Formats: sequence, structure tokens, C-alpha cells
Amino acid sequence: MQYKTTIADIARELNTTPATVSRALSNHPGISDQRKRSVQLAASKLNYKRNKVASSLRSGKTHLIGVIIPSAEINFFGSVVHGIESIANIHGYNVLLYQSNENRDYEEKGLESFLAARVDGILVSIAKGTIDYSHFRDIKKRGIPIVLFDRTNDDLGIDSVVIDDYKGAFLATEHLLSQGYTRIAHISGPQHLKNFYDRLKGYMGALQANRIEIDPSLIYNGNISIESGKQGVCHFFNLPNPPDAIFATEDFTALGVLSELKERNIKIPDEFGVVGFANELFGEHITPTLSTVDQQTIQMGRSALDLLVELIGNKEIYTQRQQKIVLDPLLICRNSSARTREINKLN
Amino acid sequence: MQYKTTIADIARELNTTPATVSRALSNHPGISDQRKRSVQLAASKLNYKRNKVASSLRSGKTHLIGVIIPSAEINFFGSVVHGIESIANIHGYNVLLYQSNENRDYEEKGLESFLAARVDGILVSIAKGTIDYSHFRDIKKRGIPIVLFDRTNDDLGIDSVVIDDYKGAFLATEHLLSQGYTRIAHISGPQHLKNFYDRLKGYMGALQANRIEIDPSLIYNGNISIESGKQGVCHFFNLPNPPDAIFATEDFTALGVLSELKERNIKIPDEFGVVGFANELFGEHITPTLSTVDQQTIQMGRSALDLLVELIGNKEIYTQRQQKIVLDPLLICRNSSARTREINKLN
DNA sequence: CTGTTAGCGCCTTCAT
DNA sequence: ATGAAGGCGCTAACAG
Repeated sequence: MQYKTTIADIARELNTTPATVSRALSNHPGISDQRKRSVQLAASKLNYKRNKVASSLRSGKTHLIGVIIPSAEINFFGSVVHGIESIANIHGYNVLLYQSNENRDYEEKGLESFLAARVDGILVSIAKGTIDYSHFRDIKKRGIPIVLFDRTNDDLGIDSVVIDDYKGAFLATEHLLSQGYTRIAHISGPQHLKNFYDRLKGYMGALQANRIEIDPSLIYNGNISIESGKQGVCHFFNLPNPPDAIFATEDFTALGVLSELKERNIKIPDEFGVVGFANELFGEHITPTLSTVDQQTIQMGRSALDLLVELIGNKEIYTQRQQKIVLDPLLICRNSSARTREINKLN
Repeated sequence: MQYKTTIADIARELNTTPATVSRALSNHPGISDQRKRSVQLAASKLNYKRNKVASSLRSGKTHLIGVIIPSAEINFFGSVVHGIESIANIHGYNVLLYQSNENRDYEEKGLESFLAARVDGILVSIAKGTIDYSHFRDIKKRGIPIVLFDRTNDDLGIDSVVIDDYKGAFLATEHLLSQGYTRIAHISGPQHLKNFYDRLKGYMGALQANRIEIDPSLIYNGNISIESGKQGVCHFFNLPNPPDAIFATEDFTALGVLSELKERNIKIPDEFGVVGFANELFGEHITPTLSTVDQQTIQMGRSALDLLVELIGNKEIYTQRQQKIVLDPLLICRNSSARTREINKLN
């Protein structure tokens, strides 16, 4: 019942040889058109489907791309995977998906199963729990094409695609300044993750660029949660001189900020401005709608895949240079920070 | 550089034969422990990694599961895939991901590429654009294990996993009644999709079970959007006798409802109750928090995979019966409908 | 307990 | 334009 039909079956049917059938099916030059047609016909009559496994074994190419993400449940990664799969498909690659669950051991297991599956290339967004990177070094040493995205590590000599967190934070902070807010605070995220570190730097950079002194009391160390947004607000309002705007390191923190501000009957955006980071889905549905920075998820997936395909097709360049693609973040102004009339109109 | 090491290399290293090495590596009974240890050692020394491609060709099992979803960008599917991949992994399967983009042609292409890849089994959530199901009949005829989830079709004789939309709608509607709302309206979704059809039926069923006459003017035909939620509210408030609660067929519609009600300064939940469906992420972050029905996404993924693994392991049952797993939806009461004190406390 | 042999389905020289 | 033959790496049946 199953597939069973092989090129040998077709060859027998047509009184020819497997070699000829193989050539006809791959549209080889030097096979008569008539042959090709008759082979096609017999193939579909017999429900033939090329056995990729055998083909891969022979050719050494599986046309598989292994993708490791922390979790498919996280919107951001779903979105990136969407971008990856769409383009992979166009290039004739299939996507093998693996979740690390933010755990280094799973991440390593994923890489190993990709090795066993003989994938043509690998895309990874590194797990939070990864401190020791030897498994990536191993891949690199084996010369298997690999590209990191979003959660990366520059010391491995592996190509990567990220968005410019510094710039995103810079834009967000400058936007608040442009809206006339004067004391701008920041609620940060875990600093051992480069993304959040860079956002803090971007915030500071924007202040410095505008000759505003950085006030350490206006930087609250959060942990990427609604709760830490609320706590940040409480902390800031206990200060002798509280801020009038907050740039939160990501949208859930910003959500907590909004919620605590509403609790305190503070008018947004008139009295207080808020900007988040990530452009989570809920941002445009809450009240007020949340200004934020878009991370270009789909584009990230596409770029990562394009880069990987380039590596696969041209392994010589693999060891020659480390390429790093930095995508531009996109500031999205919504009601939580749009104090001026013009911008309000835009939304 | 690449993988290259084969069992033959290990055999040569140890002055034995590939067969012995193969057996040692798969922990075959009837191989001395000493052999096993020496083989393990040599294998890791030579950076050996089993070539799954060759192994698959020989054994006929790829340990691959093909999964087709409309889009990884949609939260719901990301979540289901999370459930699928986690469990697949435990069973020793890898997940091949494919997106139909709600398009029948892509869906068929996905199935074909799965056939070519010789996956051991297939999971599909059917695309919106699929009207002709011949590609699924083909898979079924070939006897390849397949299970549908969420977007299913009962006429194909294919096993499936869904949640009970009727029951979810029933629960939501009864919940509103229990909160003392008396005229309950419904904003529906496209009726050619079974899920939304069933939710309408569930709404009607709950009313009938409580001997409440169904008033057709209280059923507004929406199209799954924030906009249609707003329009529904406008429609209802133009009635001579408007409702005091709405069960919306999904959360975005409910969001539109909330937003329009707030616009009209209607107090929620005191004057008006709202329940959505899907338990989208934003529901617990908006004001008021949105009551909704959870679709058990992760459980759905797990069940679908468990069922598939069962089919793979026992192909005889494949043709004998059509199994349909119906998961229980979970009512989530939040502030948009929690009028009584007790329930308010829970949240 | 281990070695020998053969073949999974395909593709690719080499030969005709 | 087509055939013949061998091998990708692994495993399983059959010996010993």
C-alpha cells in the first residue's frame, strides 16, 4: 500500500533502466522528450514519489534546515519561524524544528539530532540558560553552516542576524524627548543578556546625545515582567524628583507600568509617557495603545535564512569572515507617548 | 572536516567489522560489554555521529513527523506546535514544519514534500482555503498515519483532535446567565468554518437549556475582527430592547465589543457582561480583563501527537476505526463578566 | 559473541 | 540517447 514504487518499477514498466528513469525525472539534458513524457506518465500512474532519503544518502544533501528556538509558544519566535519557513520553502529546503525550552542541554541535544539528520544548515536563537558555548564551537569546527539570530554570541565567530537594540532604545528615548518629556526613566532587563544590555546603553546614549545627565536613580533593574513594571513605577514615585516618562525594556514591563500609572490616576500621555519594546500583539489593543519598537521578526527570519543559504552554497566563505546582519528597529508611536497633536492624528 | 566518520572507520580502528560496531552502538544484546565500551570510546574519539539518512533508508523509518499549520505567526498554532514538538521529542521523533498560509495549494505541496521525505506520520490543521480534500484522501489511501487537529473534516475518515466548541460556547453563555445577565447576544464568525458554526449552536443550546427563547435580532454576523465587535454593539444598541451581555465568538471581536462599550460609558461588568473565546494573550492585560474560553492548545498538540504515535505503532487500527478526541474547553472568568462578589475575588 | 553478505533507492561515472 | 555497475552508510539475516 505505502509508497513502494521505485524508479526500478517505472523502468520495468517501460522496458528501460533505472538510470534512464532517474535522468528523465530530473530533467537531464540528453534524454529524449518522448522518454521524459512517457516516464512522467508512468510515474504518476504508479503514484511514484521520489525517495528523498535514498536521494540524500547518495547525494550528501538533505535539503533540510535545522532551526532551534527557545519555544514556539513565544510569539516572537513563531513569527521569526514564519519568516524562515516561508523562504526556506522557496529555496527548496524543509525546516526541522527543535525547541530548547531555554535550556542548554536541550539545545545541545537539538544540535546533535541535527548532526545525525545531516541537515544542510542550522539556525539557532540561543537559550537563556546557555553559558557554556562548547556545543556551538563543535558545530563550527565541523564546518556545518550555521547562523545565529536574535540571541547571539559574537565571540564564537558565527554569522548572525540581530536587530539593533541599541538603536531601538535610542529611538524610543529620543522619541520621548521629542514629545517634550524631560525626566526619562528606564526599567531594564537582565543584563547578562546582550539585548537588554544594549537597550540600556541605547537609552543612556540618547540622553547623552541630548546632553542630559544620566541619573542612576532613574534606572530600575527589572526582570521582564508585568510585576517589575509596576515595581519600577513605585520605585520612581518614591523619589524626591520623579520622572515624567519611562522607556521600558520590553512590552510586558511597559504593560505593568501603564497599569500602575492608571492605578495612580496619572494621565497618559499628557502627564506621563511610556514606550515599550517588542511590538507584542496586545500593544495596539490596550488602553492607551502602547508605543513600542518593532523587532522586524519576519525580516529577521528571512535574512537569517538567506544568509544560511549563502553559506551552504559557498562553504569557502564560511571560514573567511564573520558576517553580522543588523536590522533596523522600527519605532511605533501610539497613544501612550504621543503627546503632540500631529502624532496623535497618525494613530 | 565534515562528519565523514562512519562505522567502517570505527571498525577499522578496532580491527573488527561494521556489523559489530553497529550492534554495539545500538546496544544490541549479545555484544560483550567490553566491546561496547571500546566502540563507544572510539566513536567519540572519532567524532562519530550516526547517519540517520542511511539508517532511515535501511530501516524504512525516518522518525520524522510532518506538521502542517496555516501559519507559525498565529499564536494559537505556535502554541499547539509547542505541545507537539515537546512530546515528539520524548518519543524520539523530529518535527518537520510546513506552513500552508491558509492556501490549499501550499497544503498539498506540504503533503507531497512529506511523502518524499518519507515521514513516519503527519499532523495537519486544515487551511481556510481548502474546499477540495482530495490531497488528504490520497494520504489516507496510501495508508500513511495522519491526524487532523483543530481545523478538521469528519468526512475524510481521518482521526482528529479538536476542542468542543459547542461546549465552550455553552459554558460561556451559561456563565453569563449565572451572573444574572438576562438578554444575552452573540456575535458570530464565518459559518462555513465548523468551529464558529458550533459556537453559535452552543450559544443557542445554552439559551434553550435555560428555556430562553432565541431572539434572531440578538445574533449578529461578524467576521472575526475588532471592527465587527464594535459594529455588533452598535447594531444591538439600535434595537428597541438591547441585550445586557454579549458572547463573542472570539477574543478580538470581544475586544471590539469592550472598546465600543467603553466609548458609550457603559459599566462593565455591572451593566453589561462580555465573554470572548480563545484566551488570547492580551485578554488578561486589558481593562477590564476579558473573560474567555481557553482552547487547551498545548494539550491539543500533545493529544494529536500521542494519537499519531499510536497509529504509527499499530497500523492495523488505522483503517479500523475513526477516532476523534474532543478536548474540554476551559471557561476563564475575568472581570468583563464577573458580576458576583465571589467570582470577582477569584481574580 | 562476532564476521559475512546483501540490499534499502537513488545517482553518477563510464561505456556504448 | 541509453545501459551497466558500483556505492552512499547502515542494518539484518545468516552463518559460524
